[in-house]
Amino acid sequence: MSNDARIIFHIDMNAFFAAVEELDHPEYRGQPIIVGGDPDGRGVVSTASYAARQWGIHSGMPVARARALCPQVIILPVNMERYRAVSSQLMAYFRTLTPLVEPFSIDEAYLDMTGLAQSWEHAIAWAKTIKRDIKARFGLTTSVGIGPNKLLAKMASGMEKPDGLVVLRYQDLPAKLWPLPVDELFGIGLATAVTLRKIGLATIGDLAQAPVDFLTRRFGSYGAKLVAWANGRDTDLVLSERERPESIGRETTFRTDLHDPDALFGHLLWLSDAVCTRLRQERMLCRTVTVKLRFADFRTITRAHTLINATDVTGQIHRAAKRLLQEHWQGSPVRLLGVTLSGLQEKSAGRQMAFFPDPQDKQDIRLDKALDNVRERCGSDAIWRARYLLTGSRGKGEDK
DNA sequence: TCTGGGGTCCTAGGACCC
DNA sequence: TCTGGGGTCCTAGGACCC
Repeated sequence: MSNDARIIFHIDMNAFFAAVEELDHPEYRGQPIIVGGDPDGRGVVSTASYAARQWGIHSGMPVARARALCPQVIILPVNMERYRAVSSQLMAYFRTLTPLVEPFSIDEAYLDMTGLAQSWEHAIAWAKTIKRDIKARFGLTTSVGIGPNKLLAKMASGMEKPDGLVVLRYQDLPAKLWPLPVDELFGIGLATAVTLRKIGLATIGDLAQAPVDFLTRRFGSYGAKLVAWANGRDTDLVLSERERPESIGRETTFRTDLHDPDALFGHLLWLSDAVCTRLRQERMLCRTVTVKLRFADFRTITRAHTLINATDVTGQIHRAAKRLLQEHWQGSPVRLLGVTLSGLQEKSAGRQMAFFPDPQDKQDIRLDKALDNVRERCGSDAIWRARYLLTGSRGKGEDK
Protein backbone atom coordinates (compact mmCIF):
# COMPACT_ATOMS: atom_id res chain seq x y z
CA MET A 1 0.00 0.00 0.00
CA SER A 2 1.19 3.48 -0.74
CA ASN A 3 2.63 5.20 2.26
CA ASP A 4 0.89 8.41 1.23
CA ALA A 5 -2.48 6.89 1.96
CA ARG A 6 -1.83 6.45 5.66
CA ILE A 7 -3.01 8.47 8.63
CA ILE A 8 -0.46 8.49 11.43
CA PHE A 9 -0.82 10.04 14.90
CA HIS A 10 2.06 11.11 17.08
CA ILE A 11 0.97 11.59 20.68
CA ASP A 12 3.21 13.50 23.05
CA MET A 13 2.58 13.91 26.79
CA ASN A 14 3.18 17.50 27.82
CA ALA A 15 5.86 17.96 30.53
CA PHE A 16 5.36 14.30 31.37
CA PHE A 17 7.55 13.81 34.47
CA ALA A 18 6.33 17.06 36.03
CA ALA A 19 2.71 16.22 35.15
CA VAL A 20 2.95 12.81 36.87
CA GLU A 21 4.45 14.48 39.96
CA GLU A 22 1.53 16.92 40.01
CA LEU A 23 -0.89 14.00 39.94
CA ASP A 24 0.93 12.34 42.83
CA HIS A 25 1.28 15.62 44.78
CA PRO A 26 -1.89 17.67 44.22
CA GLU A 27 -0.51 20.36 46.55
CA TYR A 28 2.11 21.22 43.89
CA ARG A 29 -0.43 21.64 41.10
CA GLY A 30 0.14 24.82 39.10
CA GLN A 31 3.36 25.58 41.01
CA PRO A 32 6.74 25.91 39.33
CA ILE A 33 8.10 22.35 39.52
CA ILE A 34 11.23 20.82 38.13
CA VAL A 35 12.07 17.15 38.04
CA GLY A 36 15.77 16.62 37.92
CA GLY A 37 18.95 15.46 39.51
CA ASP A 38 20.49 16.15 42.87
CA PRO A 39 20.14 19.91 43.57
CA ASP A 40 23.33 19.85 45.66
CA GLY A 41 25.23 18.03 42.97
CA ARG A 42 25.65 18.62 39.27
CA GLY A 43 22.11 17.80 38.28
CA VAL A 44 20.24 19.36 35.38
CA VAL A 45 16.51 19.83 34.80
CA SER A 46 14.92 16.78 33.24
CA THR A 47 11.44 18.30 32.93
CA ALA A 48 10.05 21.67 33.98
CA SER A 49 6.32 22.22 34.53
CA TYR A 50 4.75 24.94 32.38
CA ALA A 51 4.57 27.18 35.46
CA ALA A 52 8.34 26.79 35.86
CA ARG A 53 8.92 27.49 32.17
CA GLN A 54 7.40 30.93 32.64
CA TRP A 55 10.45 31.75 34.76
CA GLY A 56 12.74 30.88 31.86
CA ILE A 57 13.51 27.40 33.14
CA HIS A 58 13.88 24.66 30.55
CA SER A 59 15.16 21.09 30.40
CA GLY A 60 18.89 20.60 30.27
CA MET A 61 19.48 23.63 32.46
CA PRO A 62 21.57 23.08 35.62
CA VAL A 63 19.31 22.86 38.67
CA ALA A 64 21.35 25.53 40.43
CA ARG A 65 20.63 27.94 37.58
CA ALA A 66 16.91 27.10 37.71
CA ARG A 67 16.86 27.90 41.41
CA ALA A 68 18.60 31.21 40.77
CA LEU A 69 15.89 32.13 38.24
CA CYS A 70 13.02 31.07 40.49
CA PRO A 71 13.95 30.71 44.19
CA GLN A 72 10.61 29.14 45.17
CA VAL A 73 10.82 26.41 42.51
CA ILE A 74 9.94 22.94 43.81
CA ILE A 75 12.70 20.45 43.00
CA LEU A 76 11.77 16.78 42.83
CA PRO A 77 13.97 13.74 42.17
CA VAL A 78 13.41 11.65 39.04
CA ASN A 79 11.21 8.65 39.82
CA MET A 80 11.69 6.64 36.65
CA GLU A 81 9.93 3.52 37.94
CA ARG A 82 6.76 5.53 38.52
CA TYR A 83 6.89 7.22 35.09
CA ARG A 84 7.47 3.86 33.40
CA ALA A 85 4.39 2.48 35.17
CA VAL A 86 2.17 5.37 33.97
CA SER A 87 3.70 5.06 30.51
CA SER A 88 2.79 1.39 30.18
CA GLN A 89 -0.82 2.17 31.20
CA LEU A 90 -0.96 4.81 28.46
CA MET A 91 0.43 2.41 25.87
CA ALA A 92 -2.14 -0.18 26.94
CA TYR A 93 -4.87 2.41 26.43
CA PHE A 94 -3.55 3.20 22.92
CA ARG A 95 -3.67 -0.51 22.07
CA THR A 96 -7.39 -0.55 22.84
CA LEU A 97 -7.75 1.86 19.87
CA THR A 98 -5.48 0.13 17.35
CA PRO A 99 -2.96 -2.71 17.45
CA LEU A 100 -0.56 -0.53 15.44
CA VAL A 101 1.07 1.31 18.35
CA GLU A 102 4.78 2.08 18.48
CA PRO A 103 6.01 3.42 21.82
CA PHE A 104 8.69 5.92 20.80
CA SER A 105 9.90 7.09 24.18
CA ILE A 106 8.55 6.96 27.71
CA ASP A 107 6.06 9.75 26.90
CA GLU A 108 5.44 9.44 23.15
CA ALA A 109 3.86 6.98 20.77
CA TYR A 110 2.99 6.62 17.11
CA LEU A 111 -0.41 5.20 16.22
CA ASP A 112 -1.34 4.07 12.71
CA MET A 113 -4.96 5.21 12.53
CA THR A 114 -5.44 4.45 8.82
CA GLY A 115 -7.98 1.72 9.53
CA LEU A 116 -10.07 3.90 11.84
CA ALA A 117 -10.01 7.34 10.24
CA GLN A 118 -11.19 7.57 6.65
CA SER A 119 -10.47 11.27 6.20
CA TRP A 120 -8.47 14.07 7.77
CA GLU A 121 -11.67 15.47 9.30
CA HIS A 122 -12.44 12.09 10.77
CA ALA A 123 -8.86 11.86 12.08
CA ILE A 124 -9.23 15.21 13.83
CA ALA A 125 -12.39 14.00 15.53
CA TRP A 126 -10.51 10.90 16.71
CA ALA A 127 -7.66 13.02 18.03
CA LYS A 128 -10.07 15.16 20.04
CA THR A 129 -11.61 12.04 21.56
CA ILE A 130 -8.19 10.63 22.47
CA LYS A 131 -7.06 13.90 24.05
CA ARG A 132 -10.26 14.08 26.10
CA ASP A 133 -9.91 10.44 27.12
CA ILE A 134 -6.32 10.82 28.28
CA LYS A 135 -7.27 13.89 30.29
CA ALA A 136 -10.19 12.08 31.90
CA ARG A 137 -8.50 8.73 32.59
CA PHE A 138 -4.97 9.85 33.38
CA GLY A 139 -5.23 13.55 34.16
CA LEU A 140 -2.58 14.26 31.51
CA THR A 141 -2.45 16.89 28.78
CA THR A 142 -1.21 15.89 25.34
CA SER A 143 -0.17 17.31 22.00
CA VAL A 144 -1.33 15.26 19.03
CA GLY A 145 0.19 15.52 15.57
CA ILE A 146 -1.50 14.02 12.52
CA GLY A 147 0.29 13.37 9.24
CA PRO A 148 0.63 10.97 6.30
CA ASN A 149 3.76 9.43 7.85
CA LYS A 150 5.64 9.27 11.15
CA LEU A 151 7.96 12.18 10.41
CA LEU A 152 5.17 14.66 9.63
CA ALA A 153 3.04 13.43 12.55
CA LYS A 154 6.03 13.99 14.82
CA MET A 155 6.73 17.47 13.43
CA ALA A 156 3.05 18.33 13.79
CA SER A 157 2.82 17.35 17.45
CA GLY A 158 5.77 19.62 18.21
CA MET A 159 4.10 22.66 16.65
CA GLU A 160 1.55 23.32 19.39
CA LYS A 161 2.41 22.76 23.03
CA PRO A 162 0.86 22.24 25.42
CA ASP A 163 -2.52 20.74 24.55
CA GLY A 164 -2.05 20.93 20.78
CA LEU A 165 -3.73 19.35 17.78
CA VAL A 166 -2.04 19.94 14.42
CA VAL A 167 -2.46 18.32 11.01
CA LEU A 168 0.53 18.42 8.67
CA ARG A 169 -0.18 17.20 5.13
CA TYR A 170 2.09 17.53 2.09
CA GLN A 171 0.21 20.62 0.90
CA ASP A 172 0.91 22.28 4.27
CA LEU A 173 4.71 21.99 4.01
CA PRO A 174 5.51 25.27 2.19
CA ALA A 175 3.58 27.31 4.76
CA LYS A 176 4.18 25.36 7.96
CA LEU A 177 7.46 23.45 7.65
CA TRP A 178 9.75 25.13 5.16
CA PRO A 179 10.08 28.52 6.89
CA LEU A 180 11.50 26.84 10.05
CA PRO A 181 15.26 26.76 10.74
CA VAL A 182 16.98 23.48 9.78
CA ASP A 183 17.64 22.37 13.34
CA GLU A 184 13.90 22.15 13.99
CA LEU A 185 13.68 19.22 11.61
CA PHE A 186 13.53 15.92 13.45
CA GLY A 187 16.87 14.17 12.95
CA ILE A 188 18.98 17.33 12.67
CA GLY A 189 20.92 18.27 15.75
CA LEU A 190 23.47 20.88 16.60
CA ALA A 191 26.39 19.27 14.73
CA THR A 192 24.51 18.92 11.43
CA ALA A 193 22.81 22.32 11.73
CA VAL A 194 26.19 24.06 12.08
CA THR A 195 27.49 22.36 8.93
CA LEU A 196 24.30 23.10 6.99
CA ARG A 197 24.34 26.76 7.92
CA LYS A 198 27.98 27.00 6.82
CA ILE A 199 27.01 25.86 3.34
CA GLY A 200 24.16 28.34 3.23
CA LEU A 201 21.20 26.11 4.11
CA ALA A 202 19.41 27.91 6.91
CA THR A 203 15.78 26.81 6.63
CA ILE A 204 14.09 23.46 6.08
CA GLY A 205 12.88 24.92 2.76
CA ASP A 206 16.50 25.59 1.70
CA LEU A 207 17.31 21.98 2.47
CA ALA A 208 14.26 20.73 0.57
CA GLN A 209 15.48 22.50 -2.60
CA ALA A 210 19.15 21.50 -2.24
CA PRO A 211 20.74 19.17 -4.84
CA VAL A 212 20.95 15.62 -3.48
CA ASP A 213 24.40 14.80 -4.95
CA PHE A 214 25.89 17.88 -3.34
CA LEU A 215 24.63 16.79 0.09
CA THR A 216 25.60 13.18 -0.51
CA ARG A 217 29.18 14.26 -1.19
CA ARG A 218 29.12 16.22 2.02
CA PHE A 219 27.22 13.85 4.34
CA GLY A 220 27.31 10.43 2.70
CA SER A 221 24.04 8.48 2.74
CA TYR A 222 22.74 10.84 5.44
CA GLY A 223 22.65 13.63 2.80
CA ALA A 224 19.90 12.00 0.74
CA LYS A 225 17.90 11.37 3.89
CA LEU A 226 18.13 15.03 4.88
CA VAL A 227 16.61 16.16 1.57
CA ALA A 228 13.88 13.52 1.78
CA TRP A 229 12.96 14.56 5.32
CA ALA A 230 12.88 18.25 4.40
CA ASN A 231 10.35 17.30 1.72
CA GLY A 232 8.28 15.44 4.28
CA ARG A 233 9.13 12.03 2.87
CA ASP A 234 9.49 9.17 5.34
CA THR A 235 8.94 5.49 4.62
CA ASP A 236 9.26 4.17 8.19
CA LEU A 237 6.29 2.08 9.25
CA VAL A 238 4.69 2.06 12.67
CA LEU A 239 6.36 -0.93 14.32
CA SER A 240 4.02 -2.34 16.92
CA GLU A 241 6.26 -5.29 17.83
CA ARG A 242 8.96 -2.98 19.09
CA GLU A 243 8.23 -3.35 22.72
CA ARG A 244 11.28 -4.73 24.49
CA PRO A 245 14.25 -2.43 25.02
CA GLU A 246 17.45 -2.86 22.96
CA SER A 247 19.61 -1.95 25.93
CA ILE A 248 19.30 -1.26 29.65
CA GLY A 249 21.70 1.16 31.29
CA ARG A 250 22.28 3.14 34.44
CA GLU A 251 24.83 5.86 35.05
CA THR A 252 25.71 8.34 37.78
CA THR A 253 27.54 11.64 37.84
CA PHE A 254 29.17 12.05 41.24
CA ARG A 255 28.85 15.19 43.32
CA THR A 256 32.61 15.45 43.22
CA ASP A 257 35.02 13.47 41.06
CA LEU A 258 35.93 10.09 42.54
CA HIS A 259 39.48 8.86 42.83
CA ASP A 260 39.08 6.30 45.63
CA PRO A 261 39.01 2.77 44.13
CA ASP A 262 36.81 1.36 46.91
CA ALA A 263 34.18 4.00 46.34
CA LEU A 264 34.36 3.55 42.57
CA PHE A 265 34.07 -0.23 42.73
CA GLY A 266 31.26 0.08 45.27
CA HIS A 267 29.31 2.26 42.84
CA LEU A 268 30.01 -0.23 40.07
CA LEU A 269 28.33 -2.96 42.12
CA TRP A 270 25.35 -0.72 42.81
CA LEU A 271 24.96 0.09 39.09
CA SER A 272 25.38 -3.56 38.06
CA ASP A 273 22.76 -4.60 40.59
CA ALA A 274 20.35 -1.90 39.38
CA VAL A 275 20.60 -2.82 35.69
CA CYS A 276 20.41 -6.56 36.40
CA THR A 277 17.31 -6.12 38.55
CA ARG A 278 15.61 -4.36 35.66
CA LEU A 279 16.88 -6.95 33.21
CA ARG A 280 15.17 -9.69 35.23
CA GLN A 281 11.99 -7.62 35.60
CA GLU A 282 11.88 -7.40 31.80
CA ARG A 283 12.45 -11.18 31.67
CA MET A 284 15.46 -10.77 29.43
CA LEU A 285 19.07 -11.94 29.19
CA CYS A 286 22.05 -9.93 28.01
CA ARG A 287 25.32 -10.79 26.30
CA THR A 288 27.28 -7.54 26.23
CA VAL A 289 28.32 -5.52 29.28
CA THR A 290 29.60 -1.96 28.71
CA VAL A 291 31.28 0.23 31.29
CA LYS A 292 31.31 3.99 30.70
CA LEU A 293 33.75 6.41 32.31
CA ARG A 294 33.81 10.17 32.10
CA PHE A 295 36.82 11.98 33.50
CA ALA A 296 37.24 15.44 35.00
CA ASP A 297 38.04 16.93 31.56
CA PHE A 298 34.78 15.41 30.18
CA ARG A 299 36.67 12.91 28.03
CA THR A 300 34.40 9.87 27.86
CA ILE A 301 35.30 6.28 27.10
CA THR A 302 33.23 3.11 26.83
CA ARG A 303 34.67 -0.39 27.16
CA ALA A 304 32.61 -3.45 26.30
CA HIS A 305 32.85 -7.18 26.85
CA THR A 306 30.66 -9.79 25.22
CA LEU A 307 29.99 -12.95 27.24
CA ILE A 308 29.92 -16.37 25.61
CA ASN A 309 26.50 -17.13 27.09
CA ALA A 310 23.63 -14.73 27.70
CA THR A 311 22.85 -14.20 31.38
CA ASP A 312 20.76 -12.29 33.89
CA VAL A 313 22.89 -13.20 36.94
CA THR A 314 24.10 -10.10 38.79
CA GLY A 315 27.29 -11.84 39.92
CA GLN A 316 28.37 -12.73 36.37
CA ILE A 317 27.57 -9.30 34.97
CA HIS A 318 29.20 -7.52 37.88
CA ARG A 319 32.39 -9.58 37.50
CA ALA A 320 32.57 -8.67 33.79
CA ALA A 321 32.04 -4.98 34.58
CA LYS A 322 34.66 -5.13 37.33
CA ARG A 323 37.25 -6.68 35.02
CA LEU A 324 36.62 -3.94 32.45
CA LEU A 325 37.04 -1.23 35.06
CA GLN A 326 40.21 -2.84 36.44
CA GLU A 327 41.71 -3.12 32.97
CA HIS A 328 40.88 0.37 31.76
CA TRP A 329 40.89 2.70 34.75
CA GLN A 330 44.30 4.15 35.42
CA GLY A 331 43.39 6.14 38.48
CA SER A 332 42.43 9.55 37.06
CA PRO A 333 39.47 11.12 38.87
CA VAL A 334 36.09 9.91 37.57
CA ARG A 335 33.16 12.23 37.05
CA LEU A 336 30.66 9.67 35.74
CA LEU A 337 30.39 5.90 35.91
CA GLY A 338 27.85 3.85 33.97
CA VAL A 339 26.93 0.24 33.19
CA THR A 340 24.88 -0.73 30.12
CA LEU A 341 23.60 -4.16 29.08
CA SER A 342 22.97 -4.90 25.41
CA GLY A 343 22.64 -7.85 23.08
CA LEU A 344 19.35 -8.48 24.85
CA GLN A 345 17.17 -11.50 24.20
CA GLU A 346 13.97 -12.80 25.72
CA LYS A 347 14.48 -15.15 28.60
CA SER A 348 11.80 -17.50 27.32
CA ALA A 349 14.18 -18.27 24.44
CA GLY A 350 16.00 -20.28 27.10
CA ARG A 351 19.19 -19.63 28.96
CA GLN A 352 22.23 -21.35 27.47
CA MET A 353 23.31 -23.38 30.49
CA ALA A 354 26.97 -24.12 31.02
CA PHE A 355 27.84 -27.82 30.91
CA PHE A 356 29.40 -27.68 34.34
CA PRO A 357 27.51 -25.07 36.32
CA ASP A 358 29.79 -23.08 38.57
CA PRO A 359 28.84 -23.38 42.27
CA GLN A 360 29.39 -19.62 42.43
CA ASP A 361 26.62 -19.15 39.84
CA LYS A 362 24.17 -21.21 41.86
CA GLN A 363 24.84 -19.08 44.89
CA ASP A 364 24.53 -15.87 42.81
CA ILE A 365 21.19 -16.98 41.40
CA ARG A 366 19.85 -17.71 44.90
CA LEU A 367 20.97 -14.27 46.06
CA ASP A 368 19.33 -12.56 43.04
CA LYS A 369 16.05 -14.37 43.72
CA ALA A 370 16.07 -13.37 47.36
CA LEU A 371 16.76 -9.71 46.56
CA ASP A 372 14.20 -9.61 43.73
CA ASN A 373 11.57 -11.02 46.07
CA VAL A 374 12.12 -8.43 48.76
CA ARG A 375 12.20 -5.61 46.20
CA GLU A 376 9.02 -6.79 44.56
CA ARG A 377 7.17 -6.80 47.85
CA CYS A 378 8.73 -3.80 49.57
CA GLY A 379 9.99 -1.54 46.78
CA SER A 380 13.33 -1.15 45.06
CA ASP A 381 14.91 0.70 47.98
CA ALA A 382 13.95 -1.92 50.56
CA ILE A 383 17.20 -3.85 50.54
CA TRP A 384 20.84 -3.20 49.70
CA ARG A 385 23.91 -5.32 49.23
CA ALA A 386 26.14 -4.80 52.30
CA ARG A 387 29.02 -3.59 50.14
CA TYR A 388 27.09 -0.39 49.30
CA LEU A 389 26.89 0.53 52.95
CA LEU A 390 30.63 0.03 53.37
CA THR A 391 31.35 2.38 50.49
CA GLY A 392 28.34 4.64 50.82
CA SER A 393 27.12 3.79 47.31
CA ARG A 394 23.40 4.19 47.23
CA GLY A 395 23.02 6.00 44.02
CA LYS A 396 22.73 9.70 44.48
CA GLY A 397 20.25 11.94 46.14
CA GLU A 398 19.20 9.15 48.51
CA ASP A 399 18.45 10.13 52.06
CA LYS A 400 17.49 6.84 53.62
C1' DT B 1 26.95 29.49 37.57
C1' DC B 2 30.04 24.82 32.59
C1' DT B 3 27.95 20.45 30.64
C1' DG B 4 22.12 14.57 33.57
C1' DG B 5 20.34 10.19 32.45
C1' DG B 6 17.70 7.27 29.60
C1' DG B 7 17.83 5.51 25.13
C1' DT B 8 18.39 4.42 19.42
C1' DC B 9 20.93 4.19 15.31
C1' DC B 10 25.03 4.55 12.37
C1' DT B 11 29.90 4.15 10.98
C1' DA B 12 34.41 2.36 10.70
C1' DG B 13 37.96 -0.78 11.56
C1' DG B 14 39.73 -5.27 12.90
C1' DA B 15 39.30 -10.31 13.63
C1' DC B 16 37.94 -14.33 11.70
C1' DC B 17 35.95 -17.56 8.45
C1' DC B 18 34.96 -19.24 3.87
C1' DT C 1 54.52 -17.43 -2.58
C1' DC C 2 50.99 -14.18 -2.87
C1' DT C 3 46.48 -13.26 -3.31
C1' DG C 4 40.55 -11.89 -4.05
C1' DG C 5 36.29 -10.54 -1.76
C1' DG C 6 32.06 -11.23 1.14
C1' DG C 7 29.85 -11.91 5.52
C1' DT C 8 29.48 -11.70 10.44
C1' DC C 9 30.68 -10.41 14.94
C1' DC C 10 32.72 -7.27 18.04
C1' DT C 11 34.34 -2.75 19.79
C1' DA C 12 34.47 2.34 20.19
C1' DG C 13 32.77 6.58 19.32
C1' DG C 14 29.48 9.94 17.92
C1' DA C 15 24.99 12.09 16.43
C1' DC C 16 20.58 12.50 17.80
C1' DC C 17 16.27 12.17 20.56
C1' DC C 18 13.44 13.19 24.99
